[in-house]
Amino acid sequence: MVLDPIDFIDRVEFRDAALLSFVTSAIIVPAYDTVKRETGITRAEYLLLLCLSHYPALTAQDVSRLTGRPRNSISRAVHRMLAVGHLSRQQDPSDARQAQLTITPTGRALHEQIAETLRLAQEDVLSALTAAERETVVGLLRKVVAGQDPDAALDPSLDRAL
Amino acid sequence: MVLDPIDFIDRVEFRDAALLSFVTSAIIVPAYDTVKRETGITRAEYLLLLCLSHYPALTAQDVSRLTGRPRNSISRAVHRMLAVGHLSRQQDPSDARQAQLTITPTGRALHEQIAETLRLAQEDVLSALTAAERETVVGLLRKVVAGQDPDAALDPSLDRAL
DNA sequence: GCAATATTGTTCCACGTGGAACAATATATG
DNA sequence: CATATATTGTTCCACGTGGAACAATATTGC
Repeated sequence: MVLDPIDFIDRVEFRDAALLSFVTSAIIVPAYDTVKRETGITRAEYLLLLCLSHYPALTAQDVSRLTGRPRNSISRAVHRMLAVGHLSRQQDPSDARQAQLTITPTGRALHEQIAETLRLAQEDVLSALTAAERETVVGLLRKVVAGQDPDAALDPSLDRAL
Repeated sequence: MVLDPIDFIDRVEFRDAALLSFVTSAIIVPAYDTVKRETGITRAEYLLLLCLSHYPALTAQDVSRLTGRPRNSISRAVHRMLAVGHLSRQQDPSDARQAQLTITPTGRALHEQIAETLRLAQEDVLSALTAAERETVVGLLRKVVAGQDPDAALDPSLDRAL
């Protein structure tokens, strides 16, 4: 009996989603495992660094909305990253509830290392396509993203896989 | 300041992976949340039913290899699904270590319900594409899958997202 | 200005997960 | 035939996760 996951995907009732999922996982899962092994960083922590390295300052709530992760996960990540000096926090004088978070140089360096791991994994998997083919896929994926219900689009966000 | 997850994806260092991940999550995450809420079924349990509804009989080890999930997760899922009568188990007379697992009619019905939820979510998200565009994407994704290192291909398998 | 409501960040808890060690059985090696 | 090694399935445990309730602060409506 054949027991090949790839053959199996072809028989699944929602084959297109399974294909998308397979390719995504082929990039993300090994890369993330590498990151976790090499740096001990958690998914939530890495999403936090990712966000902060692309914005000058954010509140924990901002990061939660941007990543689609619950606030308590972000809260934990903030405390751990603060403890190891990868980010700094300063109270917002105009609103005592919230604090502005900023990434430090060591945090940025860590983010760059992680991003490089992800980028390499991406190139490794997508190298099966020509440049033109890859552009086609990206263009169509963009179209899918643009076609989502704006309200719903905020929900999946960067959740889970990224 | 703009705080749109979709804009953010465009600025990420590994944008193509982020796009893939976003689209995959847009299908999988809400659908899976629905399944969990409506049926109380776990991801591992659902993967188990999925496998067993496509093969006449499998061992727990087979399911583990097919889904990429560790054996203990499958073991738990088997016990729960046995308890609720969604599958049956019979010892293999030629090998006392393993047992053949078979899905029952109620298990199959549950699988069909779950598959329908996934299929609807897939159509909902991918309806942004024309039939021709969708075929293009599927063809290119297939090419990516085919281009993977056969050894590595077994590893990501259906892990995490599906 | 005051009460009702919303928002931010935190703590608590229950759950699913996967690594590691394990017992039972099968296979390989001499 | 005997011993070493591999495989199957299970139990145990430590970890990351996210929902819910919460205190502190801000905003809204009257």
